[in-house]
Amino acid sequence: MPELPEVETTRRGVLPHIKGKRVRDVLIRHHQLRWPIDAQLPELLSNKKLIDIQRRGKYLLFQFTHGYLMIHLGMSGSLRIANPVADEPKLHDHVDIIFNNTLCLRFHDPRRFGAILWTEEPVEQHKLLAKLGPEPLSNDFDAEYLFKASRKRSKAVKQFIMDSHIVVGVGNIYANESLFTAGIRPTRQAGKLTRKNCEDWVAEIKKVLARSIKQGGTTLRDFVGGDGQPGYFAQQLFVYGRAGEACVQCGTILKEIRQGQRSSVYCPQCQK
DNA sequence: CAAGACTCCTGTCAGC
DNA sequence: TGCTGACAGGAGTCTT
Repeated sequence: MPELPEVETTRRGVLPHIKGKRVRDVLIRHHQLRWPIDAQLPELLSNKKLIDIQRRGKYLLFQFTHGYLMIHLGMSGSLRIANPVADEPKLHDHVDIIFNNTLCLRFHDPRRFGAILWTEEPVEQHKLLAKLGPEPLSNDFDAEYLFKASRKRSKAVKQFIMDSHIVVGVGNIYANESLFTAGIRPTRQAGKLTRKNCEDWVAEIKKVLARSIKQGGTTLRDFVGGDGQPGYFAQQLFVYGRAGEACVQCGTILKEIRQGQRSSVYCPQCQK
């Protein structure tokens, strides 16, 4: 379940192995992801040089000489660097992008909620990116922004913050965790957040994401030959997955509720 | 416009 | 033990 830190870790992990290389071949074993992979992708990418990899929200943007390959990992996707000859593709290894240094970028995604799209338009204007909210770690995401954006919104704060048009990259885990450390109950209406709430929450979101990216960085070496799963298992979680257990701050039993289709866990004592 | 439902998919696990 | 059904969950799209 890659969240923003995992996506960023992936970006940093694969980039040094393929930056500046040209695409020699593209092997598609399974076209059907969230949207079907363009059957022309091998021709479109052929001999194109990878300039850089950027990230926007949870989208990885592979910048080639003419165009961008946009990859989203969905719920269960991962990318790793592999040797296309020596490393036997495993179940759900759907795509290999083979570079001229004999390494390949291998896309793995059991649930196939991921996406691989080619675009030649200015990437920030792409339909899927144009209306996204600010990056959570950028200066554009601050208390003032959150306060203004939340005015007159009746949605629960938990669902509000997970809307990528408000801010990108805050998935279920980090929404739960940041609400706990900011002392805000997930069911609170967004419009009822105080300025102080916004200050606290923005700070906590940045803190938890930055810490997670830092921890993800420790697993970078595993990208070559390893399973490539950075995982937030190293992340210390206060509430996510701990329903029924004691709050680490006050000992109250953590409560689990459902908002939308997502589970929220919170401390009824610490979060108001 | 905002909000909620629905949808894609498979590994995992509870219940029988 | 093996089957069945519920569930998780990002985010685009559709409906209200």
